[in-house]
Amino acid sequence: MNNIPEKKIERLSLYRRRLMSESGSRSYIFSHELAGLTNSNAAQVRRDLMMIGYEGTPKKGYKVELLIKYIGVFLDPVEKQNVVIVGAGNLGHALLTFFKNRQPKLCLVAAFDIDPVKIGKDIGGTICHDLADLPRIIKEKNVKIGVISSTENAAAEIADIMINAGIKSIINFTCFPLSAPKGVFIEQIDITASFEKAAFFSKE
Amino acid sequence: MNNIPEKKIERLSLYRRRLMSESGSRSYIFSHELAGLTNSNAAQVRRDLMMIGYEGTPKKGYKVELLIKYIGVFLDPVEKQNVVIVGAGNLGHALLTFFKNRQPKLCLVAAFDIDPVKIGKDIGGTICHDLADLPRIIKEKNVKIGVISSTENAAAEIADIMINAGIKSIINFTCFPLSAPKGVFIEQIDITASFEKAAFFSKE
DNA sequence: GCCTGTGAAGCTATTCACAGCT
DNA sequence: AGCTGTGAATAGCTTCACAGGC
Repeated sequence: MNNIPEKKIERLSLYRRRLMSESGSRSYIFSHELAGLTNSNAAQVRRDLMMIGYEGTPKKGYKVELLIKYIGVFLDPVEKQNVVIVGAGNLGHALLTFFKNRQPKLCLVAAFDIDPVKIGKDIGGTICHDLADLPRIIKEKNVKIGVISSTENAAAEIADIMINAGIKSIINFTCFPLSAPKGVFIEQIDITASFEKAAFFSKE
Repeated sequence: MNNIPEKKIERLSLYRRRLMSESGSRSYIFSHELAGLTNSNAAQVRRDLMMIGYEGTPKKGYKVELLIKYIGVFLDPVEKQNVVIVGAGNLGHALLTFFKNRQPKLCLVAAFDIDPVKIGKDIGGTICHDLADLPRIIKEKNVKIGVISSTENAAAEIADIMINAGIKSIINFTCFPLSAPKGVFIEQIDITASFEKAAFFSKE
């Protein structure tokens, strides 16, 4: 993508969530403590925080509340981002409800499917639309993030539609490996590969 | 874990799935073609295949059917592996059905939850048991792979139970970062982090 | 000529280790 | 004394580039 590595972003996201759990019980935290909470190590934590420009104080460590804020300034979009999900099967349904509870800065505006039985219905609090309306709604609502939880063989076509309509980030739960032009971010979550990995490593 | 890198395993898993799609229409494939199908590059593909000990022939490339077999010998467990899922909420449900259709070498033997409403019910073709029975069933059925799709705060405890009962690989869909003793593999699928990454990179 | 297999180079990410601060 | 910030070292991964084979 660009020069900021994905892994650092993932870790920052995790740091913030652990910090939020801690924020009730303490006001300062050391790099080695945060490392302990996130299965990382102190040097890694310090490097990551260095990147976002927050400085701790030696001896006292990092101020929890302030660090959460700094991570937010770095990570979060300035205003709420709209999101669409394509594919309202079992996984899509799970994602729809997952979303409703937990993402303060992301707003799920529509789901899509090709199944006439689902179109028009409310699924986990979101209306399911006809896939044909995808480009129009992306443009109307200025959607920048798209989730694909359809069948594998539809993924490439859906991604094309999304990208042409202006989407900048795609989270693809399909095992079809999408490629994207510069400036579009693809997050591939390949559950099948994860299971095969688990099977492989369980052999010892 | 050990000296075989996870990324290579993921790619091999993907190669195999692409090869299986191709196997109807061609009998040989070049490294650059397989790379094209998997968003990789030719050198990477050749290196990965080198590791599993399959040799192609210059000019003709790799024999598709045979390569699929070799990847299978390398990746797959010798006999079917039993799997359990803990947490039968929306995501758990989606995983249960995902499973039933697609994993030939993995056999889902039981689901678990603490919700009395779910216990005893059939969810997507699998019986949901009381969490209290988890260690017994893991041992009885010699389960080596566990999936955690519970709430975040239960994850650590469930992982402990699993590991003590003999599970060797855990796929954790909770955003709580599990740590594991040597010899136990943890696959962390942090959907929240993925969404935060998508949001971050959609800013450009 | 056009492929594979692979040593070597290049690049990225992580960890070490220590100066400097409080 | 015990922390942070960070240059330097290390480790790990990817890509280059070319010898060797069909």
